[in-house]
Amino acid sequence: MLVPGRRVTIKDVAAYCGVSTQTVSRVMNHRPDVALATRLKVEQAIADLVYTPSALARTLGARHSDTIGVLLAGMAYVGTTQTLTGIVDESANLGLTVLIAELPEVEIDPRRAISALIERHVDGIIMSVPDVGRAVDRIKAVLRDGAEPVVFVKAGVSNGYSSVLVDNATATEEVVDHLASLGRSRIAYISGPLSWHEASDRWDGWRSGMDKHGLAHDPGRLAEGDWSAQSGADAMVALLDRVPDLDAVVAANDRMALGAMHVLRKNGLRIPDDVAIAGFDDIPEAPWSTPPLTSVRQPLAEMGREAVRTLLSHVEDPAVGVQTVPLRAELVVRESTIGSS
Amino acid sequence: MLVPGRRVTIKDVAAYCGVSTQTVSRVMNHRPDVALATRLKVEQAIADLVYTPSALARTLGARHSDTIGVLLAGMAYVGTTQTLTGIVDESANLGLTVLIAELPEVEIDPRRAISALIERHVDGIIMSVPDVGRAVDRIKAVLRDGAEPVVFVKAGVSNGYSSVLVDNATATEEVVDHLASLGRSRIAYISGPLSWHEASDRWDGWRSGMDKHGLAHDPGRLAEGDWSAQSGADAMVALLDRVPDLDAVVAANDRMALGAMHVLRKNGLRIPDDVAIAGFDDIPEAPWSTPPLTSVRQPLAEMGREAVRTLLSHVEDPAVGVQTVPLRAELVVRESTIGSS
DNA sequence: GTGAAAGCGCTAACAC
DNA sequence: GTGTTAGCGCTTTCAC
Repeated sequence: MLVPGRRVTIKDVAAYCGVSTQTVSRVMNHRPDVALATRLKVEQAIADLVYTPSALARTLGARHSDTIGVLLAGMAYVGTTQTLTGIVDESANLGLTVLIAELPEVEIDPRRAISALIERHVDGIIMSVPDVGRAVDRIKAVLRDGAEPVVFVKAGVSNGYSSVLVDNATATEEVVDHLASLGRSRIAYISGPLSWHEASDRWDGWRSGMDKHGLAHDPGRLAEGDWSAQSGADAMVALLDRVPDLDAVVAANDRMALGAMHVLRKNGLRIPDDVAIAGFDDIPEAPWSTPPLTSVRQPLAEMGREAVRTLLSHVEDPAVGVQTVPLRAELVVRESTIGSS
Repeated sequence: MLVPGRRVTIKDVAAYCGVSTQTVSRVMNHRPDVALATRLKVEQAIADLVYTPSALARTLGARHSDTIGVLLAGMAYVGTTQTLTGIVDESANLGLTVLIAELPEVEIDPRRAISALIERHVDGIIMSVPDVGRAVDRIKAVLRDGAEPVVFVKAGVSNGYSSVLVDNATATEEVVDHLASLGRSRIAYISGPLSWHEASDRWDGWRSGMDKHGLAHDPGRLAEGDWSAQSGADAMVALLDRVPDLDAVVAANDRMALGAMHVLRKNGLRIPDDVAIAGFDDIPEAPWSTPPLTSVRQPLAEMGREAVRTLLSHVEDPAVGVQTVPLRAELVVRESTIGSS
C-alpha cells in the first residue's frame, strides 16, 4: 500500500482515517486530549501506511529540534570516541538526537562546521575539541552571542562557557607521588605538544609533583612528543642521552609510553627494575604491553554523559549560570612501575 | 544589529536590502541569473545580518537534503572510527553533510536509528554495521523498499544492496602463505566470534590456506575469542594445552594477538623463534608491541570514501545497479613472524 | 475532543 | 534579471 517515491505525510494519514491533520499530530505527540477510539484509529493508520514523520517539518513548526550538536576534532585521538559514546548514550536516554560535525583537523577554522549545526537548528552544542593553540578561542569567536547554549568537554575552563573536564595537573601529580613513594627520584617527563592545553596542564602537574618531593625538574628532563608512539621513542632517545641516570619516566599518554618502552628495552634497561614508566589514558592495550603499563584512566564516557546533562540544563533554563564540572581521573598501577611479584 | 533570540531569516535579508526573498535565494545558491550589483548588495546584507540559512527549510522546499546518513554500530571497535573519518572527509569534498545514527550495541533493533535518519530526509544511507548474527538481515527488513539508496560497508555482500568491503578470507590466506613460506607448519588459529561474518570469513581463509599447503586445520587448532585481548590470552592458554607443539598462531585481530603474546611469553616461549604470531587490523600499537606484530592492514578510510562515492552514484541515478566494490588488504610483516636480524 | 487557519524558512514554477 | 505564487510537512493558536 506504499506510494513509492513519495513520502507518506501527516495528510495521508489524516485522509486515510478521516480526521484532521491536527488530530494525527496530537496522537503522535501523546497528547491526552484525544478520544481513545480516535487514537486507536489513527495509530492503525500510521502502521498501515508505514508513516515516518518528518523531523525537519516538526522542528520548523515547533521551534525546537530536541537535537544537540557535537563538534568533534581529532576522532583518531584516543578518547574522542569514548566521549562521543557517552554523549550518544545519555542523549538517547533523554530523548535527544545527536548531530555530529567533524573538524578534519584540529587547527581548521571551525566556522563551517559550527554553521552546519546551527543550520540544522540544534538546541545546543557540545564542543569536544582539544584546546590547541587558539582553537577554542576561535570557536568562541564564531559563536553567535548566546543564541545556542554551549558546553565544552575536556577543554575551555573559565572561558565564559560551561565545561566538563578532569584535572590533568592533579592526576599527573599523583603519578609523580606514586613514583616518589617507590623511591624513584630521577624522573624524566615526555610531554605532548605544549601547544595543547591538556599537555601543558599535565606538564604543570609533573613539575609541581616534583617540587613537592624536592626533586629536580629542569628542562633537560623534559622532552616534547606529538602523542605518537614514534615521537615517544624519539623523546626517550633524547632523554637517555641527556639524563643517563634516570630511574623513571612519565609520559603524557600511553602511545608515547609504548614507544619509550621500546627504546628502554633496546638499550638493555629493565622495566621497572632500572627504569619505571607510566603513561596516561589507559588505552585497551595498556594492560597487555610488556610489562603492563601503569596509566591514568579518565572517565571519558562519563564526561560525555555529564556534558549532555549540563547542556540540557542550559537549554531548559537559559538563565542558568556557567557551570564547571570537574571529574576525577584514576591512577591504575601495573607492573611497569611496581614490578611483578 | 542582531536580533537576539530570533533567527535571522531570508525575509530579513530581503527586506534589509530591498529585494525579494527569491533573489536572496538565488544569490545563496550561486545561480548565474543575478545582476552583479544585486548580488553584491545581497552578499553584504547577509554579512551584515550574520545570516545563517536554515538547512531544514531548504530541504523541505527542495526535496533533497544533500545529506547522507551513516548507521554506526560498535564505535568502540577498531576501525569503525577510521571508516567514519573517510566517510566524513569524502562527503565534505563532495559537498555533502553527514548525519550519524549510533546503535549502542550491534544486536539492537536498528529500526529507531534508521528512522531517525529517514525522519531527517537523508538522501541515502551508509550502513557501517558489522555483520553479526542477523543484524544485517534485520536492517534489510526495516528498509522501505527502495525509498532511499543504501550502501553497506564491510558487510552485506550479495544481499541485494551495494557494498564496499575487503576480502577477509584471501587476506587471512596470505597470512598463512607467509607463515608457510617461513617453514611453519603447526599453525593454530584464534578466531573472533563466529557469529560475526568477518570472523567466519577469516576463519575460512585460514582453513583454505592450510589446505593449500597441506597442513592440518582440525577444530583442535581453533579457539574462539571475543576480539578482546583477554579473550586472546584465554584462547592461547587453551591452544597451548591442546596443541603443545604449535609453531605459529594466527589471530583474527591484533588485540587478541597481544593477549596471546602475553601468554606465550609467560610460558617461556620465544617469539618468533619458538612461535610466530600474526594479527589483523594493524592497530597503531602493532609496531610497538614486543616484538612488533605482523598484521593485515585494511584500507578502512578508503572504504569509507568509496562508500560515499558509491552511494552518490545511486542518489544521482536511482536506476544504477547494485555494485560490489572489493578493496585489497595488505600484509604488513614485522618481527613477530620473521625475527629481528 | 476536534478542526480550521496561519505560519515556520525556504525553493520551484511561473510570471513579467 | 527579478518578483509572485504556491507549496514542502508539521505545529501552533484559536475556534467550536
